[in-house]
Amino acid sequence: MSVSLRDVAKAAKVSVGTVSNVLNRPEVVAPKTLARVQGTINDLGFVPNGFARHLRSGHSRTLGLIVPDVANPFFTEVARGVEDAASKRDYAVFLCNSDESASKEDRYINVLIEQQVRGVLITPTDVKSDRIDAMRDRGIAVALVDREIKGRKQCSVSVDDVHGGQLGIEYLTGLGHTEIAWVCGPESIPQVADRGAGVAKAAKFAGAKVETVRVALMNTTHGEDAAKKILALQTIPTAIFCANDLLALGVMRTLRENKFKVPEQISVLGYDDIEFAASAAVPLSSISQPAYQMGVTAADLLLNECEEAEKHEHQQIRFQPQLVERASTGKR
Amino acid sequence: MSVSLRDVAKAAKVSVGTVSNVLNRPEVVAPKTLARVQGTINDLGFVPNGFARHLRSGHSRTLGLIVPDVANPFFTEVARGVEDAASKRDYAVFLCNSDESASKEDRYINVLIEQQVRGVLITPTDVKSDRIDAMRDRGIAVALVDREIKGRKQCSVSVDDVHGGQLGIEYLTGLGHTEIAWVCGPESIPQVADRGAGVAKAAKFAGAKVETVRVALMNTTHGEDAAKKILALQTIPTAIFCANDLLALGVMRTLRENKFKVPEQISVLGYDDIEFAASAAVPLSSISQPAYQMGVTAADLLLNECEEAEKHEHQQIRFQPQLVERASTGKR
DNA sequence: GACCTCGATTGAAACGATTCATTAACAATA
DNA sequence: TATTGTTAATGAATCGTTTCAATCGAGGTC
Repeated sequence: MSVSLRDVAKAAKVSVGTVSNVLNRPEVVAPKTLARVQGTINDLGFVPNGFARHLRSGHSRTLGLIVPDVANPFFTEVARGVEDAASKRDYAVFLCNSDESASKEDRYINVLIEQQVRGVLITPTDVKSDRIDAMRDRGIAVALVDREIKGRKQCSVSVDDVHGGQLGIEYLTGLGHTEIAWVCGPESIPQVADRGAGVAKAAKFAGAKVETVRVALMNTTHGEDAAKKILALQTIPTAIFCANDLLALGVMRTLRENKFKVPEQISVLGYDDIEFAASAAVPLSSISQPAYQMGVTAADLLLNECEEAEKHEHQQIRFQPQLVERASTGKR
Repeated sequence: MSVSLRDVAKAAKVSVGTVSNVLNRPEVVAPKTLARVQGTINDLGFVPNGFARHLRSGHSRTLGLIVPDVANPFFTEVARGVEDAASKRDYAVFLCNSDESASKEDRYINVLIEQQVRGVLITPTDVKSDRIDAMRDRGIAVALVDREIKGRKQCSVSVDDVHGGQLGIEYLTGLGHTEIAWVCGPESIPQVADRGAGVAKAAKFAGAKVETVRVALMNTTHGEDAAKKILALQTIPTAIFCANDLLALGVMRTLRENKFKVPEQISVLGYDDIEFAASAAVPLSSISQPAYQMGVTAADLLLNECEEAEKHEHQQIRFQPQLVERASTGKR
């Protein structure tokens, strides 16, 4: 059915070794032979079988990227960065969606090991790193995206989430807000925990009262739920800080439905600064992270490790978040 | 370095054949042996090498999905559908972003052939189907998403784009608009061509004048450019119909910046009905397509073909688009 | 005890590439 | 002519699985 290297060899009247050389080290084969074999390859429409190819050599030219939510534009932006950087070095990227579930993450890690990817970029759903160690033990390079794990056993590209949380609260308290709701996902998500820590720290310092509203998933639908909970509170806060923009968009949707004016009655602050934040009903103020840049950087670090493992030194690169002020926040 | 099946066999004191059976046909091995071998597998943390595994059997349990734009929520929604359906049948999905470029599409097709994927779901960038034929010749099942090609050589899941275009114009002319701008990407994109055909047909029927504004890429940034072009027109239209929501969001952004009121001065209608359409500055009216459902359906068709190739019959499933009315459109 | 059955296990061949030690062919040099 | 060197091509071994014909061994039957 499929044309094999042996078929090409037979048709071109050379040995299999020579065909292999044509493919991988064209400089060692005589120009005339080279041309002839290449001709045959084209004629037969031969594409090498990646399985067999990398079975022997032990590794492929593919990377895995595991993100917690493909529907979140922040991560597609990261993915674009990864893909562009990988493309440039002739690697292909397996994009996997863990949906914030450890079991799905596990499944994909297994698939990636099976596919013998050269390296994996991952935003792990939790801090336990056995699975990550398992990959490294198998000789798969691993780099963390948007997350750092103590111990410097791998490269990582992250954003200072604690600082991001602080930044948000400092900004809101600076506007005079003292009753603030913090809408976030489960504490087990490291980003949530860190941003929450920053929130708590800054709130304590400024003497503001923060009510935490926790939802299971950080998407718009759950943002709507969170807003309903907030509106049912004894004292309704004057500002809502959300752990990502999707939550914030959901929150704003519900506020609007309930005729609450943003920012006149309630200020809303997001996190991530996704592209849609700017076109929202009320353009969303947000904490911005360099998503694309993070993707590029992470892919480059990972590929450096893949291609020169011995002299590679793990790096922990940390970006700083930035406040982007738009219309959804205002003075108390 | 990596644990092989042979290592497991040695440790469990059985033959390699038995270990293989434990993995693939557990029913033929004695319960006691089964348990012992499974124990050893866990202890050693053995994961089968996908390359070697599928080298022999000839095919993998992976699918490829090639979309023209991962940053477009419409396609991530399709991707979620594909992934969920594939997961359920224990397949993993390689998500590839062709960026609307034929050469990138080509590259990914080659990668997917090399990786020996079982099947490919693709929204092809143009109608020429040699590349698709090439995959089929190699025994890779192919199904088209959001696109149909004459000839019924493969399954496809599409939406009636001509009808969608008509629907939009009928709605706008029904509101009294007679000067309409049609903002779209290059004619080479089949969706654009079809929707455009529907637009032209309906406009002719209703006696409306349609000005086509073409941009290179269908994202928000290019939507902003389109709006600038429109505002520079001799007579500014009273309605703008965009070939997707990203364009529409960009258009609305620029209109707002130039103090044009939507819908009072200009109505804006989008296409795709992405989630963010509802939270936009002015909630966007749009032509809705069942993205998630399309993904699920396409994956199911493809997997049916993979798993029972002989008795498989190609199906062309076509969904109907629907108008979703929100705040961005109004009477002339 | 000899003969069958049948389920469980074995071990070698095969998949399609890469790798590398070996050989072949030819040219240059002594 | 004999020797050495250089470059090109060969083909068998190898990677880690699956597959399948062959073998083993425990019961059951006569």
